[in-house]
Amino acid sequence: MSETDVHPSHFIRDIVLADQESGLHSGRVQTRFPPEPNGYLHIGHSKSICLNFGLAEEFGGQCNLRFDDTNPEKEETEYVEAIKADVRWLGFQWAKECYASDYFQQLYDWAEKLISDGKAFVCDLNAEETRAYRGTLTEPGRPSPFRERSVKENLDLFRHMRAGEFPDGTRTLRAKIDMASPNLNLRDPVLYRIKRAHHHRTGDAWPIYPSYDFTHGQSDSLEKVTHSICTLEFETHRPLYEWFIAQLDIFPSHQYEFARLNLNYTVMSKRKLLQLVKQGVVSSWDDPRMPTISGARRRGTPPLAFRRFCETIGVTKFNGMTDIALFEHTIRNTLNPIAPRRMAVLDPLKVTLTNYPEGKVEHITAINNPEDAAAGERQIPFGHTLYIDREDFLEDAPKKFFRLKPGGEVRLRNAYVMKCDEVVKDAAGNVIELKCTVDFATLGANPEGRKVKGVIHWVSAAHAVQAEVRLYDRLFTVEKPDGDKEHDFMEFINPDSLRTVTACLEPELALDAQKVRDQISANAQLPLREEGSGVDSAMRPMYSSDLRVQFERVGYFCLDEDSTAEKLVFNRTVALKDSWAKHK
RNA sequence: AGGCCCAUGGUGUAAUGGUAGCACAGAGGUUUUUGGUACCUUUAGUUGGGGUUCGAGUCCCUGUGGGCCUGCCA
Repeated sequence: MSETDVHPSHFIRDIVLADQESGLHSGRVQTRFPPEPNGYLHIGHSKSICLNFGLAEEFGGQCNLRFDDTNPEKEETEYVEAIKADVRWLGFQWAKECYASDYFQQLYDWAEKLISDGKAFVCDLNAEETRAYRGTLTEPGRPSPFRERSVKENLDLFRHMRAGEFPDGTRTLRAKIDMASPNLNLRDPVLYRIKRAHHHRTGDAWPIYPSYDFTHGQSDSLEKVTHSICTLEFETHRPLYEWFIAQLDIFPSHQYEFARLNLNYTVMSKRKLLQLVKQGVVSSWDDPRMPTISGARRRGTPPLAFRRFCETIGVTKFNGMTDIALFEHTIRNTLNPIAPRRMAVLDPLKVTLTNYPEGKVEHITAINNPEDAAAGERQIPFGHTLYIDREDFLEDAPKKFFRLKPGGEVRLRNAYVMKCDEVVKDAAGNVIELKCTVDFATLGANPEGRKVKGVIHWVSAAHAVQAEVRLYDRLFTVEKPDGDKEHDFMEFINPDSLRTVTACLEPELALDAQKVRDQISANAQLPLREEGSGVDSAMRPMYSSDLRVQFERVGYFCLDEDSTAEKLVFNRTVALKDSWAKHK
């Protein structure tokens, strides 16, 4: 059974199931994924995406994509587009594309209703004073001196706020709840603030903007959301969420909270990710080292790996730390059955076959994927001069090293058994070439009377295609980069998170790349980096990263979008497991 | 500290009040023209203390530890 088919039970799934069985809302299930368009989506968001969209899918319901855009100062259209592309790339399709800003008028009307009902008031305290009146964790707050204004005066003032007649920050609309509540969110929370900022959708139509608390629950309610699933930090906001719905007597959406995903060796906060981009530590939001969805996509991570990973980590209220190794395992596991095998030499060392005729070329048949017979075969040219990986030769090899050594034999993957006769060095003593001989009786056959354990990959020098290969590693050197009070997370940047090499590839990879280019240009309206408009998720655009291969014995790689007809660029998605590395 | 929430191997999780299981990581092995994959074996766990019960990871009390809340952010 594949990992995707498994839907382990968790408390939220249990709740949805029980609600559906009891006939709540006639069994209808409506969820939503509510990002704020103030940054790119990261792997933590993918947990929420898989949960919300996955539950809707599983229970025959729908999931909306809703942009929580109530703070114009931080939100941009660029982020909206990136978020949509990421959700689609993960393979999900939203029922409706919504914006909290579409509800601004309704929200405003509801605010007037609360005022009319004596449940909200205009407060003239500034931010600092409001804080002082709020009290502390252990002391109750004091009522605002403006709390007892008349309904008429409140209504009048609020309308003037809306008309843009007061300076920013001079007044707020607040709910009248309980200044003594041990839950600080209930101490007369702010519903509206005056903020003359240009909004990415409503432009300058509004000088006042509703707060998250006054927006989120009502937005859910308007969309008839049955299960509003959010992260743990909103737990203490739930009473407020319910209060507004009760006062307004609107559709009773309910909020459920789960623990957000924490991954080691990375940072997840949008602020810190922005900092990495702004300070040039990474090239962009979609730098393959970023934990963003776009970064993972560019790195070659298949979307299915995200879905499987999110099923694997489960959903609980426990705030833990997931090992990145689990994600990497999921990526390998997902790629193994589908990634065609190719040979690529990352650190070329010249090998001359002294007993192989110069100018002769054989085309050797190789299996594309031992895990998938349907993947077929390909031809690989073999000739007098080869490249092998420098790593696969050792002059003074330890006992357990069963790759190439002087006088030793090794199997050339898919080809002959080869013996190292002579080591050629330069004046400085560096090995620059190996002179070897092949055993012609060993093509597709085991050698007579001896066992050759080592197998190494190779590329024919005459046919090798050069490419830039980017070897990515984790961005941070410590498990919790932002968990140190003394040191800033920027101090833990891994200096070797990117290593770029010029590799020699078997020519088939140039053909592979050409096919991808052809497919992408055949769909010219779907550019590489941007989402085409009007494309549903089933027809998502093709990305260069959709060419995912395994460089045998090395790792999984994908074609990078920086590739051109003249120059190929590959990214390492994840290395293969290497049990030899532990011996060293 | 006031309130709310949480606690199962190193990590992430599962277990109508009834044999503590799975995955990752670690160790060992089999197979292998990838030191990959697959398969097998193995190390390791219910936060402490009380109670209820024939029986408690599960229910109750209490301690300890952790998270969140004092934005006109979300």
